[in-house]
Amino acid sequence: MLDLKNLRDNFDDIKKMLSSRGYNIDEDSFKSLDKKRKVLQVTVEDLQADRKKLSSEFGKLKASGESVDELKTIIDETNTKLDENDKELQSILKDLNNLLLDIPNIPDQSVPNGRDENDNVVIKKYGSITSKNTLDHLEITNDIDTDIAAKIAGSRFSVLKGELPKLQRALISFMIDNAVKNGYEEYYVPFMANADSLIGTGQLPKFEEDLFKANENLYLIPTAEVPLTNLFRDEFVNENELPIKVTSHTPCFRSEAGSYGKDTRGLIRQHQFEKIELVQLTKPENSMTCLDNLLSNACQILDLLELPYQVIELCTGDLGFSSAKTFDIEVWMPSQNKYREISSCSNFTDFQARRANIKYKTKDGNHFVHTINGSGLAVGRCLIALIENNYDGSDIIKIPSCLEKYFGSDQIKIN
RNA sequence: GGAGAGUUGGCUGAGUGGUCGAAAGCGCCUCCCUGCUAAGGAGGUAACUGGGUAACUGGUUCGAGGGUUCGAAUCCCUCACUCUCCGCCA
Repeated sequence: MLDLKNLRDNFDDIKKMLSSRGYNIDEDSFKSLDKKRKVLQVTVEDLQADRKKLSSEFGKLKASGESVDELKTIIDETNTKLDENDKELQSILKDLNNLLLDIPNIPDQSVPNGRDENDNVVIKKYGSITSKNTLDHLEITNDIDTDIAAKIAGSRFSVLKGELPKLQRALISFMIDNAVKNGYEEYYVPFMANADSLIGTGQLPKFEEDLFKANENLYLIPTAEVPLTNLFRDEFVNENELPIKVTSHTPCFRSEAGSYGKDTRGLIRQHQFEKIELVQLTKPENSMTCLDNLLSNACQILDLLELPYQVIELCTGDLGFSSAKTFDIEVWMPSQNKYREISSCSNFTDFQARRANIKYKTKDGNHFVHTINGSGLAVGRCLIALIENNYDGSDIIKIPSCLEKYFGSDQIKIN
């Protein structure tokens, strides 16, 4: 959520910055709503002040035993006027708030200008592509079974068998341990979240169709970003504890509405997948440095797994709703002969903190923290990258040395 | 599922329908004392938001939403959540 005051004061600048990411703010409706708001609010507050004074006079008169009839008439009139104006004000405030909840974050100055994903900028490529494999993960192993998962649940689910469940656990443990080494505190969190939490991190109200709804007020989490960030919702955090770094492994649930026909094969796009999430709360002045730090924490996983990848910076037009700046990490997928997203690391500046009301106190007042998060990493995609990049072409998948102590072997032999 | 208790500032916790945004304590800030630290003393310290160039000055908020009333933290109703006990259960 943007700062309303800031939007009012710097409307033209903000409008311009938002249009760089493809969002056109409705200038007429915003300005006319805010104008009405101002008039009504002043009226209502004046009437409230009147009522306060009159009521206390009423009390005094009554206490001294004098007649209150005349005063009561005046009060009744005031109250009637107040009711009328207040109703109108409330409805305008609601509209204004809905309009505000709908506006995406302002891109950081440093974000390259662009229209869509084609204008994203490759920052750096890491590792060398050595795999000559062209088979995809379903062709390499039979232990990823999407047919049987379809029987249990439907499309976009999978069952892992053989050595793969263990390999997935190994990846999870390895990633969490690595995050902890990098100073993140591990949490176990609910896999469902209420509407307030999802509004806090920006999934609601705009993107409800992307979520699985469990009941009236509970949704399955699409990422651990939701519970981890909402640990701090409506809290003041200690200034001297910043940056706060937290992590969690959770399954993630996404309805993938709107992606029909896209990535239908294999593990690449599932309704349910495992992910390790990294979240930082920082002071505003440090948030870009912290984003770099978080990005390097995520990259380190792929370095250690010895998988080739590239880091790209999203252009203004491809930024997510809540993000001011985003780097995607893309891992090499031999079967697709291209890089695919495996992590998205973003600085949300105060956008989420404002929605979730996460602040810290200093001598000169209260400030919203900045929030930064990213995957460290998406486990399902990591699993298939590992399988496809490390397949020797006949019957062996090599396990990188960093996983050996978790997996207990340096290879998987395919039956 | 049954029975009961509760939800008040950064935290703990008082609170009589008007003088309550709210006692007290903790914490925090400023100052005094002190060679330093600790202790002690004085004062200050809720959030959100409007108007105003400013000085300043309004309003809202005691879990949420309704209601009663001239006036609600306080009375009534509904809901959410938390806790305790009993039952059931991984």
